Amino acid sequence: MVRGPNLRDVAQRAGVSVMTVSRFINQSGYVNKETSRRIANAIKELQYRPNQIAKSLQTMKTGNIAVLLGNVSSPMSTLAIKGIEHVSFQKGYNLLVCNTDFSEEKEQKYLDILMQKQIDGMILAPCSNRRESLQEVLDRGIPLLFLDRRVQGIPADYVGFDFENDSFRLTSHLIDVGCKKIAILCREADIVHESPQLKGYTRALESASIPLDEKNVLYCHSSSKAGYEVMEEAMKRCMPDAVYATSSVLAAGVLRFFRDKAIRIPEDCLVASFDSFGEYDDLIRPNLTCNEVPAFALGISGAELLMDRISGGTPDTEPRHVVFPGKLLLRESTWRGR
Amino acid sequence: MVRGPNLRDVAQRAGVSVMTVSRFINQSGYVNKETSRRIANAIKELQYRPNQIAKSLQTMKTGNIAVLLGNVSSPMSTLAIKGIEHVSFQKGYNLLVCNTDFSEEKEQKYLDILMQKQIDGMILAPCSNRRESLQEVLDRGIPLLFLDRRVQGIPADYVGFDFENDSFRLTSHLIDVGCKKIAILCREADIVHESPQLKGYTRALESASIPLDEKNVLYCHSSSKAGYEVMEEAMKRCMPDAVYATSSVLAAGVLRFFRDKAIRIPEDCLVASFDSFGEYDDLIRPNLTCNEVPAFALGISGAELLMDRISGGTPDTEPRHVVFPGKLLLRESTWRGR
DNA sequence: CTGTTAGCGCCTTCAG
DNA sequence: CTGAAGGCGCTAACAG
Repeated sequence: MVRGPNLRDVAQRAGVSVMTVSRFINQSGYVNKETSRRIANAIKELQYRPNQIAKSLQTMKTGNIAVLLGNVSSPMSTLAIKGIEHVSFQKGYNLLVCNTDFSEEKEQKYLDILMQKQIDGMILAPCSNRRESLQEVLDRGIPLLFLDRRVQGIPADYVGFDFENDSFRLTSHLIDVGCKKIAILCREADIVHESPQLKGYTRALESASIPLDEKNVLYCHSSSKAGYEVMEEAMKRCMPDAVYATSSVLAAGVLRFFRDKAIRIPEDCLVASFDSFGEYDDLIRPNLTCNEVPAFALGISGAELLMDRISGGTPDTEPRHVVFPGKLLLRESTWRGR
Repeated sequence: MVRGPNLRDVAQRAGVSVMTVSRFINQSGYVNKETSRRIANAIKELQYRPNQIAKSLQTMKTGNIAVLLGNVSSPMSTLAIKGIEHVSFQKGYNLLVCNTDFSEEKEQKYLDILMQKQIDGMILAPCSNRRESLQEVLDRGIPLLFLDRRVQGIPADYVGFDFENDSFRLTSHLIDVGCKKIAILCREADIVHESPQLKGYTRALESASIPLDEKNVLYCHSSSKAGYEVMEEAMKRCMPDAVYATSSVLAAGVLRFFRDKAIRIPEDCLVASFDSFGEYDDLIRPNLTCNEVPAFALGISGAELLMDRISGGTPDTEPRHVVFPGKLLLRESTWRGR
């Protein structure tokens, strides 16, 4: 709103030219000791602050990076964001946090706006397969990093969990303890990415020669409420041995539904979740068998990869993929022992 | 990085002047139907996108608002952020999310950077009492809204919970069920704000003619780990009847400590938390007696107040304060019945 | 309805 | 070591 002092004001006050002040501030080029002192004074007296907007117009760098996630308040997202923020702040970047709601439309809208705002880098958990907008990001030379999911055909760095293998392991565990009818609860949003968790699940069934029953593959919007409702619907038809939720948000819905219907875990039905509930996971009952995945580390690592690209540390090399395997936690929700 | 087409390119291609294109895009002023068509074509062919930076330099508006919180991954923060994002997106604003770590230094650093970046508004949960930087925010005409906490002497809007009253009610409940030695666990960060929760606690003790024992007032950094450690330390001295954590983050530490030491809740000691664990609160065991506070609504409301200020809806009126009372949930962690 | 002029605040380039 | 000129992409304020 209000105009602050600018370089010219400082220059006048210090009795030098604008350029000298600019050099002083950015430490580019030599400035006489005495002149420096006068400039420093003028800056302090006027409470001068450089105008980052004007600087950005010139340099084409904003010092902002964007993070687009499906649900910024999910247990995993919040930890990832915190990791990303940690690295960004340290490197002098600010974070534009965007919640796509797993909506392709909202994602596109955000991409559009962000292109206009000239971000220096982007971390994206895509919820669509459209390549156009992303290609434009790359064309503009904006470093892009996929987190959690990726879009085929877009050469960009990637950090994620070991979805398929961890899912295979988890499903195998359910099979090992005697389950035959294992319902898997997937996000609709993952359909476009051919859910790697579903692949791991399928592979595990195959390994155990259990035929895949399409009726056990459930899809719903990524919310606890939707998980609840789709379980309600599915349970009307038949009761599975076990329910495997591909995310803790969905697992919450399952737990609530079971609680409301007095379905006992694990006596009546086992429950497992692909990932944990994050920071408060250990306090939740029943304790879910799940993969403990390092979401904070994922954020850190992702941000570091991105920073590296931004600073031109590794220009034009092949996209790098970093996968964080989870740790399988076997807990009461799948204990068959009585 | 890469320069895209600009207004001049579009203008040339459409055979008109730069200003006409500008008018067309911003829908300011009249543009001939036929001319409009040609411009629209040119824009499409060139894949033109307005440069928000340049626009900002001119208009002094960036379309960005900043949110500074102590811990962006706390259950309450994530919900508030989601609410804020919801409103901001709708109104065409982007969100710069800043995690201050409850550090005055980091907060100051962020304020400094944000001043240079020219945000259109700021939502702040302050963790210091320094007025200088905030006065500068106001002086620059940047709408400021305090969330959760506020700084004395800075006239700005505020949204928060009903800390003192809800705290009074919660403490009174603990007294009602027979507790005499009630330990209260506060954030160090709240010292500068004269923790309203502590005030409510003190008032409740007074009402019941229970003398305040300084040894029952515990302070620690706002993290679950710190809560754990300070409990460990305090318990060495004496065992209270009840522990009242002023935030769920601290309550988590208490729960973990009690679990590790096999201290039973509520048989050996009652536990209560000022606020809930947010989205997954109902799944946590033991279920904590706490205030259910509407964090999402807080975010919505805060963002709306801010938007209103930004758009000049209510210029220069008195600061507005909106307080959201919580709903007291009496749960197993304070049931004395056997 | 359209164009011209003059910046927004800063940095790059080239002369001193 | 310092300064002057020019422009980044856009828009406000006037002219036509």
